[in-house]
Amino acid sequence: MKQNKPEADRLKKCGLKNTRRRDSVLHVLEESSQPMTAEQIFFRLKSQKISISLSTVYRILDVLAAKAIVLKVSSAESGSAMFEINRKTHRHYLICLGCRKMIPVENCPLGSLEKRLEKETGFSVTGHRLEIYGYCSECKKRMCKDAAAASPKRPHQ
Amino acid sequence: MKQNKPEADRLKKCGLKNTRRRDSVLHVLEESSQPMTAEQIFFRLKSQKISISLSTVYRILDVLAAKAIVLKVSSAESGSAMFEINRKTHRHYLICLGCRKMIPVENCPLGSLEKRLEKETGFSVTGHRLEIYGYCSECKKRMCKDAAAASPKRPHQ
DNA sequence: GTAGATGCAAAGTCTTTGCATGTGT
DNA sequence: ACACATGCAAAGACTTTGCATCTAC
Repeated sequence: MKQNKPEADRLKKCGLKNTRRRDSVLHVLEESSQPMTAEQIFFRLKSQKISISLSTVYRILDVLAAKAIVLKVSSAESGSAMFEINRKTHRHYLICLGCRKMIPVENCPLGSLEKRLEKETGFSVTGHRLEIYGYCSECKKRMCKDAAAASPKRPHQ
Repeated sequence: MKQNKPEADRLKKCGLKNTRRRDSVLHVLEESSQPMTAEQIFFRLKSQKISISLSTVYRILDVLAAKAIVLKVSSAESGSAMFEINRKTHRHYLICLGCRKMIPVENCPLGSLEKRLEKETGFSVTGHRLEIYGYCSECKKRMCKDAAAASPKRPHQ
């Protein structure tokens, strides 16, 4: 009897073939508490002895993003696109400029602002992106040692 | 007597040589009500009969960004980095998914959220990025004709 | 005159694509 | 069996870099 993994179900529900690669990519993203780049996913899979090519990772992420199973949440500071599983819950991140860690923030305070803007401008809001930059407590500790020698990229504002 | 253009002053104040290219890039950005890509700046200059190479545009933008005279405000949806003059006023944008227009929003409601998060997480906030996606009134009109045939890229959430 | 700015071409990084082969249904 | 998924290599888009030349100071 075939064991129905949740990844497989999720793929089938969206009319996507259930393949080992898709399954695995989805699994890696589900395990991750943070968004990942295509390359990170690729190496994670490699370390799990799952052979896959980087272009396939990109193609799978495309398909999954088209079905909104994953979200492209590219932090604009990082050179490359980042992907996370779509957990349905609306989520934002604290992004550490020291270690690039992305810490989820539960709260989203933007609903009322958006309503006001729609009235004022005639614009129809379909979504938003909010990223908060700074340094996590660990990196702050490290900075005492390293001094402020290394100058990290500065985000907007 | 040398006419001191504001661009020239701005460069000198930051210890940067006042060159025709830097001057012009800065001027283009000052004239623009919206962030621009390096390529857009390049072509704007071309149309003004100012010869410059694209790599120089990038290099100038790097220098200016390092001095925080311009800000890299790359919308994560667009493939390429966007730059705007640093007007000092904290600003966010409504980004139209139809025509990529970026409409400034005057209000920033994030100060109190940031303070709360710093307390809760030990994270030091240095800045943030907020982009609101949707369709401007013009594109909404156009959509009635085109129907929902073309499916634009979907932003986060 | 000198440090730094610029142009050009080449290289680099991230991502997409074409085509032949492999695989799920 | 067939449509579609995958690997590989090549191409593409955007950006950076090396080096020779030019320019602001």
